[in-house]
Amino acid sequence: MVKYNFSEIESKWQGKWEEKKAFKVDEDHKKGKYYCLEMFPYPSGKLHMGHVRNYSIGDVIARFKTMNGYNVLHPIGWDAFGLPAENAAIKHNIHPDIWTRENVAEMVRQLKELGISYDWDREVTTCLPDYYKWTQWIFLQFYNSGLAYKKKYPVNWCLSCETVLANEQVINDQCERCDTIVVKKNLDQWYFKITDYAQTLLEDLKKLGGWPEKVKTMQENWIGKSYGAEMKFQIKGSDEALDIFTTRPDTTFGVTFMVLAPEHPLVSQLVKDTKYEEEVTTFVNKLGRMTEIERTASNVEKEGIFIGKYAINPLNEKKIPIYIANYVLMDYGTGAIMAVPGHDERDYEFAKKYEIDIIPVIKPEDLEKVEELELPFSEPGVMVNSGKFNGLKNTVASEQIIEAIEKGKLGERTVNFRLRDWLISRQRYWGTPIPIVYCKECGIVPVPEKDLPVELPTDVVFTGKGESPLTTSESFKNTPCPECGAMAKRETDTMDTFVDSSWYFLRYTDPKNDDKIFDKEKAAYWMDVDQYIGGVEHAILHLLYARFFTKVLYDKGLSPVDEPFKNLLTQGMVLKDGAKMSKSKGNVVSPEEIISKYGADTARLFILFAAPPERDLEWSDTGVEGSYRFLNRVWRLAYELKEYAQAADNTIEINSKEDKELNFGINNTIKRVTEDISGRFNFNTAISGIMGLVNETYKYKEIDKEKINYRLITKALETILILLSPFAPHMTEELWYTLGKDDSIHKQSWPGYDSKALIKEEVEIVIQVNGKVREKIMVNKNISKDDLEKTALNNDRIKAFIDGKNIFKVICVPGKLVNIVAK
RNA sequence: GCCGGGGUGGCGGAACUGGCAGACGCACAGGACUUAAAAUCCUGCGGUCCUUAAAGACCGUACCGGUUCGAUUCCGGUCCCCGGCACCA
Repeated sequence: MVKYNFSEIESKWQGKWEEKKAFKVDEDHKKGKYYCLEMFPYPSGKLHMGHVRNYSIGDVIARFKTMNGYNVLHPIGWDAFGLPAENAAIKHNIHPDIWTRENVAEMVRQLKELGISYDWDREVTTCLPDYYKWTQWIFLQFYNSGLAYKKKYPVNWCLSCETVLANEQVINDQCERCDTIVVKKNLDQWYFKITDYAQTLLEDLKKLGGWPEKVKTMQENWIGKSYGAEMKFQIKGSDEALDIFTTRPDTTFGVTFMVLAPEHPLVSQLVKDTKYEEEVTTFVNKLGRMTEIERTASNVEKEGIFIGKYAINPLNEKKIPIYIANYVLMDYGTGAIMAVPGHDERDYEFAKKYEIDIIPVIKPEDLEKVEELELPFSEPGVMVNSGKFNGLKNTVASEQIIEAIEKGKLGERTVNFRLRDWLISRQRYWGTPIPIVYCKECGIVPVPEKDLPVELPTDVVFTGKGESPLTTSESFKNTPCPECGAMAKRETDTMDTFVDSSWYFLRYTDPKNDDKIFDKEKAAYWMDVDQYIGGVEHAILHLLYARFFTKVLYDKGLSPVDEPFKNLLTQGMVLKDGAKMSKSKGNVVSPEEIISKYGADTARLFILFAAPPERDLEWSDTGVEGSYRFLNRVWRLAYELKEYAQAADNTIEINSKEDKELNFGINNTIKRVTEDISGRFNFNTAISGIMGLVNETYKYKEIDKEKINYRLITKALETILILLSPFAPHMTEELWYTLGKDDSIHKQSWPGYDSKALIKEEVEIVIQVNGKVREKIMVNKNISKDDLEKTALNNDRIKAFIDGKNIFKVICVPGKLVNIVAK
């Protein structure tokens, strides 16, 4: 017998697939299309186990769909801009471009070594001018319709990366990338107006039936919609009014103070030339020096001061003091609140500390004395202390109060979103240049489309300090104004790399187009992505931005769809010893090591077998060996049967009991594996099903030599190979040819099952007495209910259990069980 | 606090519509083959009890309760773990 020499077999078939471009696809309107996409990687240089898991999942789906007759688009590319390349430049004095290209080459090699079925002709690389030209082009479309704008605003600044970050990239006051503390800095930066799409992004989550609930909830929380009203509170002795946002208009009669965010623009104006000015300024400066967390974490004690002014409650004309305090954020709502200590925990805490009045305005319906109400009270109830609204349910009062203030032009019903605009400027070199020129005469001038791409210069100095390295390139920085021709300055910031990855799935549909971002017809054929696969860490960042881009491009008539990803699978992490694999923990298992020891087929098989895809996977060295053992078992089975292999068509005669059992096993396994892959992506149970059939086939082989039905056992073997082929593409291909076939196993149709083979003449029936299993019997599948009941009651063992008892009831479930209730 | 997911053998996990809990694999133990080892094959493998043995009894899916002939599955309550959001007005 030939030994299972995986490394020889794998490189042989990889070579042939590459040579033939086995996975290249074009639009084919005769076939149904299927777009299978894994999140493209950052070219860090080496694949890790998370990649192996991601691409193995995608590859099984792609190969399975192909065998089911779909025209499958399965592309790969490189999210190739980003900080590590620039850090390498600073540290090792290697140009980011060279560093990145070398890494890409290395990772391409590794992906090919895994045998993933990509259409390599569609590879896209975001750092190449033929790609980022179109990223810049999109920027211009955004700019022209007011969706890209510049503003000066306090932004998140990472002290280590020395660049600004989007809100989405700040986690607990730390940089998402390097965990360094993030501080606020007032800078003039470019933004994308994602808030214009807040409502649609929220609403359309409903369309995403194929997305995990968890991801949708995370996006929903992030967008953070709340319903309420904006109200004007006139400032006493001033023409100014305070705009506030509240979700509880019903509590307006309980307002006993107002609070402004310390950065609120009215603050300095209101205290100017008053005795409060000095104290207020000191307080504001103190808070300004703190990070957001230090200032606003919910466990930080509330702190504030009175600023010497009063506002008028529009509903009852009451005079109420105005404070500034740390717990009110400029970023949310209007940056000012009406404080209702009776019904809001935060306001209550503040009022207690500074001895401000507390007036309850809602009480539980069954509570007689308001004085006994425990404050703050935030449950529904009926109105008190609220003038003409007294006695109403608070929900009703809320509506009526909104109507009243709308009528009196004191405010209006409104909604508020937590989502902020997307800050895309980065003070870095290795990113897509922002195609903007600043002219003394003409102001902000977009680079004309015909001048794209604005290419990254090579004459830059990487110091890792201060401003964007692009400022060190004279050739880049100085350019004639596209409008007046006078010398002007280029924008030297580059775009957030999340911009690059927000549209790459569209480019795959037409990756080489030099004239257009992509051909609309081609995009219409392939989009949307039928299955998207990636880590849950992108639940908010990438997946929200990509949805946003798709919607903008859809509104501009460019994208054929308004949601990019129909179905989303978020794979779990690969763990070792209970923790995520990482260099610092020293628990990394490298794919290369596994591939050289056991081969790619084993690596793929194990990683899909060890856990369902969406769950975290605990790496197990002995588990890998188990998968390797299984492949060897299949290998030996094929070689043992090879010389007996006979035509395994549909005319096989099934006679003996053993034949029937094996035939049942074959068909049942086809059914199960098909359902496990297509319906639920439960590759682990699909593989265990195939293992079961292998075990059965081995058993069948051990029966009397004369009784073996060689055509049937050949069919069992072929079925095993075909079902296994998406998981272990190299070994199954090798064995397929070994059996004398003349066409690739990957071109075979996915087998159907014969439902007749799944009907058993005899079925096992469980007999229970009072719900406990007492006996199992074999009966004819067509046995009548009455006969089944009689058989059960006459069974000797059952008789012993019901002897001397009264039978109350007999439940008969045909084909399954009989339950006798006796006392 | 709000939202989402979860809790099943020594371990990874299975049980799809309320019907045999623990498929498949790992680990472990015993055996066969071998001078020996590796590889391979066979057997056992939730707990407690009982029996010379064959067999059998009881308990068991985080915990408490409910519905049901029957609950890992449905309902109510409790505890714990993971993830997201959070002084968001």
